[in-house]
Amino acid sequence: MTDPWTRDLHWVRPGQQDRSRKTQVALLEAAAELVAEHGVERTTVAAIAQRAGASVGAVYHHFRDKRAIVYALFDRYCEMMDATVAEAVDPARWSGASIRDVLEGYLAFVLRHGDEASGFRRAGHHLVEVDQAMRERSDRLRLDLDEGLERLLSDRIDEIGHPDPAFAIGLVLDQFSAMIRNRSTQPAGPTRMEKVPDREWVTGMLDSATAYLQLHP
Amino acid sequence: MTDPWTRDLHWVRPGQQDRSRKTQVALLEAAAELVAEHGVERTTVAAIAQRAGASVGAVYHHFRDKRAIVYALFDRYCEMMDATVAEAVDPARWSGASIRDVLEGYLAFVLRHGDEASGFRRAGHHLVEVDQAMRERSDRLRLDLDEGLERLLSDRIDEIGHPDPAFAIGLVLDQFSAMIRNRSTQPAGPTRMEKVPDREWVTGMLDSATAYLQLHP
DNA sequence: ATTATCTATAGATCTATAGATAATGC
DNA sequence: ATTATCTATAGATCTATAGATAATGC
Repeated sequence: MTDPWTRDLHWVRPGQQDRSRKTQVALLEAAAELVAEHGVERTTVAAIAQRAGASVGAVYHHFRDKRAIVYALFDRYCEMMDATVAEAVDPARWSGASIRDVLEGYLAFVLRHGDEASGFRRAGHHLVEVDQAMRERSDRLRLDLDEGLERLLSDRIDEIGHPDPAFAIGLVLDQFSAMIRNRSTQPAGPTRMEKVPDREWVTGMLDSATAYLQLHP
Repeated sequence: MTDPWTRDLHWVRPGQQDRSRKTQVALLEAAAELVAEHGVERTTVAAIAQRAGASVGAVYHHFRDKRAIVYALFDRYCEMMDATVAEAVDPARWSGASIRDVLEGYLAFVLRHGDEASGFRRAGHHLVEVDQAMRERSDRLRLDLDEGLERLLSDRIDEIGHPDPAFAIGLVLDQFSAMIRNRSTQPAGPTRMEKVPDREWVTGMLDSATAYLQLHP
């Protein structure tokens, strides 16, 4: 029987005892917290073990190496988000809604999920620079959300008065992603809107999109 | 005579020979390149020395420690940007210009300086998380640009039809910063606009601002 | 009997220094 | 005579492993 470690470098040992599964969960949880706080490179294997109440040896029983831990974290994050995103952009969910409704729902969605995702994103950011497959998966996740959203808007193209609706939709969606990124997950520094409450910020964003797209009511 | 190293931990030894100054410039140049490529933590002192054609010992003759090198890089970047920003938002430069002109100039400015700054920004990003003083300096640089811009727009408030001009200006400037960040310095992933040429992207941004601010021509 | 964990440590990597050697400019 | 540089290495830190010990469930 081939050693599973040699088959897949990202392998995570499937536990065969309850004890094992509990330890693995604790290790991943500890790793997620530490990586969110300090980033991948400044998180040591010893620190992960300690926070999980385990030993360094236990870590290497469960994961091939340090990188495999981060892969596992990223995987977990992607799977969670895949499901959430698919549900959020389901057309059935939005029947009868206007473009403004859809955009408002989008903002509410990301403001809700942004905080819990920021730690994973930070882990992902490191990973994604190194590993091609991870970058592709990260991009795909983002694209799924964006394409779903684009489809919802394109289905409502007759609300749009802008002469080039496809271009205008693209610009607005990029504006939304960029603004969301700055507000919740990865702020780049102080912004003028940071003291404005969510409600007014959302209204401003929607007004801006409404004006540029020239939505008729 | 007090040892300068103990007075200021960020100290950079002032060279007294031509040879020394040349080495220091080469070291900083090498450090800037390596940090831009790999980030601070993955850049080793040995690699900096090698790329500069010097030895590890030479590095420590010029800088107290590794951190001091990064401080020096960041300092150099901030000083360069301070001067450039001050010139760019000088009201005299923009007399007779409309809001749309000012915003267009802003976009041209950052698109031009964004690329060369991205390496420093990356170095700064690491630093800024660790060091309070550096964070403040980084924030101040950004604020200087933003406040200068805000002043230019506020001076032209009569062009704005939006019922709350101050709020609208804030939102538009945040949108611009966020979009610029995604386009040039720190993209977060694929965007819809990335294949659109600069000219059309600029037009889109200006149209969006014009519509939201309700600028009268 | 098998699976999981722990302790102790080898090996790799990197920062920083000590001491010897070379270049500079008065 | 002073300043700058180099070589070699001590010391710190971290990853990963080896071998001993403990827990699990048939």
